[in-house]
Amino acid sequence: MEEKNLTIGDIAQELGVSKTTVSRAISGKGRIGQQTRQRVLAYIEEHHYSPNVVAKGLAQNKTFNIGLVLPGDYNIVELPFFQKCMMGISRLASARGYDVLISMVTSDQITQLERAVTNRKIDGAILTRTLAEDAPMQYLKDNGVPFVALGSTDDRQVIQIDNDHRSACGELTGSLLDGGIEKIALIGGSEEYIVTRNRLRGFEDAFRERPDWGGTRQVFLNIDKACEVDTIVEKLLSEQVECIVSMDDYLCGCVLNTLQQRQIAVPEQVQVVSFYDSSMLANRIPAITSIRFDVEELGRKACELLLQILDEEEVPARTLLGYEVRMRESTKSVRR
Amino acid sequence: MEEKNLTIGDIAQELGVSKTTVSRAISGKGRIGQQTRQRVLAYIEEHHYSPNVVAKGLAQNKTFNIGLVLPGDYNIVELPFFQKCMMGISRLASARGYDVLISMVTSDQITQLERAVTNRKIDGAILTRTLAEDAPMQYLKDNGVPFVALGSTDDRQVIQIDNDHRSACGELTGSLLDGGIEKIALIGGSEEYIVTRNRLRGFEDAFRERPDWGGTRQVFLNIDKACEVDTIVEKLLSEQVECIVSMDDYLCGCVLNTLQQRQIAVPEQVQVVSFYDSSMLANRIPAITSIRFDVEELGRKACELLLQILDEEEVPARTLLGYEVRMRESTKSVRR
DNA sequence: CTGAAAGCGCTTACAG
DNA sequence: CTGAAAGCGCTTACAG
Repeated sequence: MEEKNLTIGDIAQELGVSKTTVSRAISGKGRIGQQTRQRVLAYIEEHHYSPNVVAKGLAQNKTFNIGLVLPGDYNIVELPFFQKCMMGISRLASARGYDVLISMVTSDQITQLERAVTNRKIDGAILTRTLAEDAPMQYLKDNGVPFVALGSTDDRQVIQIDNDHRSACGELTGSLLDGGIEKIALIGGSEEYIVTRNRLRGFEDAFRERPDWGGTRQVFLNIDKACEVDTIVEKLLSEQVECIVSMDDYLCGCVLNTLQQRQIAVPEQVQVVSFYDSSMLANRIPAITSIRFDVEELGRKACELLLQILDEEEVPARTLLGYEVRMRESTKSVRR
Repeated sequence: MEEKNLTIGDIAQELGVSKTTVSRAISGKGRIGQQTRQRVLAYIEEHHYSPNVVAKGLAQNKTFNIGLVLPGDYNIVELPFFQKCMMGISRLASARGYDVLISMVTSDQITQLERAVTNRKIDGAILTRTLAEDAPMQYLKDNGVPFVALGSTDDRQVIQIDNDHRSACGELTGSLLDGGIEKIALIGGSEEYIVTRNRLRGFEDAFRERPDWGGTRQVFLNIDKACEVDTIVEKLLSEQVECIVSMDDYLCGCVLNTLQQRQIAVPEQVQVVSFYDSSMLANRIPAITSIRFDVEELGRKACELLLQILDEEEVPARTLLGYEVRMRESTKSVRR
C-alpha cells in the first residue's frame, strides 16, 4: 500500500504535458482542451492521484482549515450541544473540502486560538458560544480573522447564527400561562451567557403579551450549583408555586432531584419545564416538557455561512433558526 | 493590526544576511554564530515574526497536525469522556506546536478520516475508542499512518493506552463480595466495545480470586435501551438481588429510574454500583459508588505517545493508567 | 489551447 | 560560520 505519492509533475511527465495543464485539468480553471482534460482526469482516476492540499494552500494562501473554538470550561449539560454542532460543522466542512481544527479556550486563556491564527493554520473560525465579554471574539476581530458566532451578540458587526431562544421561550411560557398557571418561577444560569439573557427575554415577553394575567412570577439567575437549586425549590414549595421552569436540563435535573427527595409528585403537585432539551433528561420519568432545537443543522448552517464569507459572498448579519415546543407529561395538558 | 505578514526573506534582507541564516537562527539547526543568532532572534522578537508553519511543513513533509478520530454515533454517556480526552490531547499538542484536526467517523463511513489522510493533512492520528471490528483502525494500518489507540485491542501491533478497567472492576467487585454480597448482577453495553469485555473480565476476576464465595451472579450484556434495563431490574428484584452493577452511568441511570419508580430504597433494599464515573450521575441522591479515571491525563499521555512515535522514538506497545475506586452511599459500607 | 517560468515561505545538502 | 541554489507540490500571470 505504501506507494510513493504522485505529484502533478509525475503526471505531467507521464502524459507528456506541462504541469500547468495538469493543474488546469484538475482545477477546471483556465482554458484547456476537452481531449487533454479527459486524458489527465482519466490518468488521475486510474492512479488514485490526489493533490497535496497543503501545497495548493501555500500557493493560494489558504489552508482549507476552519478553526472550531470550543470552551474548555464547559458544563456537562452543554456537551451534547457542542458535540452536535461539531458534527454538523465537520460534515459540511468535509463535504466542501475543508478540515476542522479545534482550539480549546477557557475564560482566562485563548492561547490555542492564538496559535492557530498566528501560525496561519486556519482560514476562518466558528465560535461555539457567545459571552458578554468574549475574549476569543475580540481576538478574532482584532486580527481580522473571518468568523461566525454560534449564538447571539449585540455587536451587529459579527456574523451570527442562533436558535430563536427568545421566541421559543416566549411561546412555551405563553402556553403555560394560557394553561392556567398562576404562580411560576424561572431558574437560570449565568447571565454572562447571552443565551441566558435571551431566554429571560422570551420568558418576560409572554407576560408582556398577556397584560391581564394576574399571577406572580419569580426569577432566579446565576444559579449553577445543585444546593442553590435545592434552597430555591424549597422556598418555592413553601409558597405553593405551580410551575418551575429551568433554563437548561442541568438545572432541571437538580429541580427534579429535590422534588423527588421531598416526594413531590410531578406534574400533580408541581409542574416542571426545561427551556432546553438536551436529551440529558431523555429517560427521566415523567418526560419533561421542553424546547427542542436542531443543533446539528445549526452547526451545518454556521459552517455554510463561514464558507460563504471565505468565498467573499454576502451573508446576512444575523440568522435565526426555528424550534419546536415539546409538551410532555411534566406539565398538565395545556392548550397550544 | 493588519500588518502584512513578515517572511524569512524580509528579515534576511533587513538584516543583510541570507535566508539560510535566518532559518538556522530560528530552528537552531546547523552551525551559526552566536552574534548573528542573537541579532536575528532580537529582530524576530521585536517585529512579532512567526514562521509560516504550512510552508515549513511543505519543506519538511510534515503538517504539524494530528488527527483526532471521534465517533459520530456516540452515546450521550460517553461525551464527557471524549471531551476530556480532547482537552488533554489538545493541550499537549498545542504545547508541542501541533494542532488537532478532527475526523468524525461512524460505523458505516469513515470518509472524513480518509480525506484527512489522502489529503495529507495529518502526521498521525489518535483513535478515541476501540471496537472489535475497527474500520478506522484498519484504515490507518493499511495506509501506514502512525497512530495510537485510546482503549485496548488484542492486536499487539497497535500502540495502545487505556485505563486499567479490568483491575478497577475487579477491585470494586471484590470489595462488594468481601462486604458480604451474595446475590449480584452485572448489566453491560455492547460487547462490540473492547472496554465492555475488559470490564466483564475484571468482574469475573473477582470471583475467580474468591473460590469460596458461595453466592449467585448474573450477567446481562448488549443492553442499550432503558426498557430492557427495566425488564431486567424487575426480574432481579423478584429474585431478591442484593447488588446491581452497571457498566456505565447511562445504564446505572436507567437502573435508578426503575428503582425509583418501584419505590425501592438504595442502598437499603438494593445496592447500586457503576463501573464508570462520568459525572452524569454526579448530583444523584444517593451518590453512586463507582470507579474514577483521569481521562484528561489519558488524552495527554496518548498525545505524548503519538508525538514520540512521530519523532521516531521507541514507545511501549501498551500503557495502562490507574484508577480510583469511590465507595459512596449507594453501597453499604464495606471494608476495603 | 498550451507551456516556461516565477512564486508561495520555508529547509537543506553542498560549497565555500 | 555563512550563502547560493535547488527543492517541497502546487498555482498563475504572461507569452505564444
